[in-house]
Amino acid sequence: MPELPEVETIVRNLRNGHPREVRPVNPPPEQSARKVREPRPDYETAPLTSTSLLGKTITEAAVLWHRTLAEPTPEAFFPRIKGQRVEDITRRGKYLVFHLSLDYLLVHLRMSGDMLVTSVTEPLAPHDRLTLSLDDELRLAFNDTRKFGRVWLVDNPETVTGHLGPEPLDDNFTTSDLYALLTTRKRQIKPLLLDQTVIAGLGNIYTDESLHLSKIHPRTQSNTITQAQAEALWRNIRYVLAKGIEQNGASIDWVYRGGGFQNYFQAYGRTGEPCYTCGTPITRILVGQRSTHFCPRCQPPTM
DNA sequence: CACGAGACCTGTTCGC
DNA sequence: TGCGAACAGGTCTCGT
Repeated sequence: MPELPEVETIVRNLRNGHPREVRPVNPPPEQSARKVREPRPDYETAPLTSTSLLGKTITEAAVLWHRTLAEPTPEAFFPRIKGQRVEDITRRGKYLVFHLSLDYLLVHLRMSGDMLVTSVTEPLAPHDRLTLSLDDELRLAFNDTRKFGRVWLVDNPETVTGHLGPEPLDDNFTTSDLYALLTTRKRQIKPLLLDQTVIAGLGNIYTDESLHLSKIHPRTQSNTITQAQAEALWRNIRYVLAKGIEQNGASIDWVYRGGGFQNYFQAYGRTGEPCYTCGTPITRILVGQRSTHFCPRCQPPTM
């Protein structure tokens, strides 16, 4: 679920101590706001705090669902993490990276994960899978309904993130880098963009939005992309990711409240609704087993 | 190498 | 209203 902008938002909140605010956003003109539901009851007992975790020391740890902890073993986890201080919190692709005194704690949220900061005096939320207690009675909980998420405690973060492709928002990620990534492979472009070893951070939403803005059909063979198309795609990938971050991510259903990017969707989730450019209904197809939304007129298949 | 199917999980929404 | 099917922001592994 969470893609690069959602992970970046969570990282910034944990690092800077700003709660994700649930506030109205200004929908772009002539675009209808998408529904955002009320918070789920279990979240109401788990209020977000505005406290930064930087400088806090870990005093307790609990693994509530054993498969959540990828490394090390649950028995080795607490003795090793106990007493380590949170020096920094960063992001690599869709991974959260906690820089501790001696080790790195990496978290991947997969489809339904979230990081909740509460007081240790609060009851656990229904889907808390791993919790850390820190100074000042703080609790950091990895909450993950579907149990797909994973946590690693390692001395070298590269052992977990080493397989990832470049960061699309990096200054040194250029349009010719993207062109090379596409043309040196012969794959459908959408699954290629979703492949984290090729480029890190894109998921289903931001891929559909990028391809739509770039007027590229999601099944286009990557090696047939022109230089001009690659340039447009490079610009639009960076645009939607930056816009997503600016909007604190996208909030759909009950996940990631506070985001506003759902109000800017042009393709994702708009099946049957008119394309903002040409009025043709947005179509949903399956590409690489993923739900894919596009405009059949603006994004024609390349023959 | 590229791609599809199935697995991993729980919860909500859809369609009859 | 009820109930099973379909679907969900991700990734991994296996077989062709």
